Amino acid sequence: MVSAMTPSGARKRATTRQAAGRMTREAWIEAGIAALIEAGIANVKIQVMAKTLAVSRSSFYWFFADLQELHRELVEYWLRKNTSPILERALRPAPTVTKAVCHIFECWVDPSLFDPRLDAAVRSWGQVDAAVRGVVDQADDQRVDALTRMFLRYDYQQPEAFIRARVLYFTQIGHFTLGMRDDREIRLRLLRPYLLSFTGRQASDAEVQAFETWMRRVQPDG
Amino acid sequence: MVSAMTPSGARKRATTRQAAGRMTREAWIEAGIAALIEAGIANVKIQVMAKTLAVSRSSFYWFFADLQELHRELVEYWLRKNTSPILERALRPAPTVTKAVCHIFECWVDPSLFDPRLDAAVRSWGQVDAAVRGVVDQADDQRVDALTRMFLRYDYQQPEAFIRARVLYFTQIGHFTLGMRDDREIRLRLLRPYLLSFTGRQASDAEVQAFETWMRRVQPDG
DNA sequence: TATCTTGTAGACATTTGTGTCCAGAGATAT
DNA sequence: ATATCTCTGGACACAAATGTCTACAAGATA
Repeated sequence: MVSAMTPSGARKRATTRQAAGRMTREAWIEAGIAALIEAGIANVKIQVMAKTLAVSRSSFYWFFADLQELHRELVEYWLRKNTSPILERALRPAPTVTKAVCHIFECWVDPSLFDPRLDAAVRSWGQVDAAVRGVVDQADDQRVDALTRMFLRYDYQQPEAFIRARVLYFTQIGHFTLGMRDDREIRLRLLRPYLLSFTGRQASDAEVQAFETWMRRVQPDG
Repeated sequence: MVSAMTPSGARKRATTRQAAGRMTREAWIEAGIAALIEAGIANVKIQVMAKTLAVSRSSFYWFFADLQELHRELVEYWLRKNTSPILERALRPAPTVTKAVCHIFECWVDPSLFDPRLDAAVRSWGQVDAAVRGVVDQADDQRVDALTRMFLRYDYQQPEAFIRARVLYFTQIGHFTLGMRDDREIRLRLLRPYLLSFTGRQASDAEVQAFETWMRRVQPDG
């Protein structure tokens, strides 16, 4: 599933471990996140994580009562990491809608603000597990709600603001679910028409320029 | 996972079986689809399907060499069922874009044309299995391509047509991935703003009326 | 140094799932 | 009626995963 590392290489990995190379609860959570992203919740298995971490399974049970306890941590992690940046940017003041939408776009471009693969993995999990599903739904409501309020600040009336929020948000979720990976240049070329579709208004050259500059700084490579 | 049926109830189920109550390849495929939708590919298991079908595991191996062979059939089924209705409707002639988009909407409303839960389940599978991922990507390209050509027939220029196709399609995928289940009345109320968002143009009253009538016929209950 | 805390390894029991083999039941054809 | 073709059940062997228990190693602390 992962790579074929030498044992020495495995020991050198940049995980969260204590001085003496012993495990921590956090290291197991990191391994869980990695497995969740790459292979789905059904393949987050103590046995295989133990193998890739080069440690015995028993270690796991020192930190967690059982798999479920790790699962709970994974959901927690996702909530902390992926929802707040969107809410924060939806509130940020801007002179025009197009500029405001650009602020939201930052989340989809900067991986440190939002991890699309993690989001997709948790969503898949939610399709199969009712409890997770509940948490995901709640987060989605929060996000769409924040975006609706954003549109309302720019002279859209109630139903249109809500629909535009949804279209903006769902498009992005669709994007990730479909695993789209356009490179930077394509995304920049598509910026204007996306802004037009989402807001129904033309973005100014200055706004487009500003976003382009920001994007080239955050993502220097293609 | 599924229901707690009596054995007699299980035998009476409306599955594809032969006269003497023996199994068929199709009955196993149906069971596989059901399991895929409800529990994800990782839980499409011969043992559990055998139990819910009230038949021995050995029966499975008469029809299939192994699990993989069933998996291939599941992907086939999905391709046959879910992609063609969209392509067909994208080609259908219409006097205006808004009307044309209404044709596409039919797929999202009529479950016999498109099964959103199946689509979502196959997508989740694709996140974990590279081969499936390839098939899904190809189908997505076909769908977006057909929609792009649709927009091009209504005076949109190349980049805008492509983006509008994407936004329309991704919004729907997002919708399903998020498991949205608005009822009929809400969807009708949202029809106009959706059409405006997707096309940038106002739909005529006649078009909206026509769609409403069609929807009330296809989906008489809420 | 002796002891306590923290964590690891390995053995064990159990469950769940896969795939193979073969005897034979039941329908169908001759 | 009997022979043949389809399909099923049950036994077997095996693999992968979970969770428990116990001895013990290695650092921190008294």
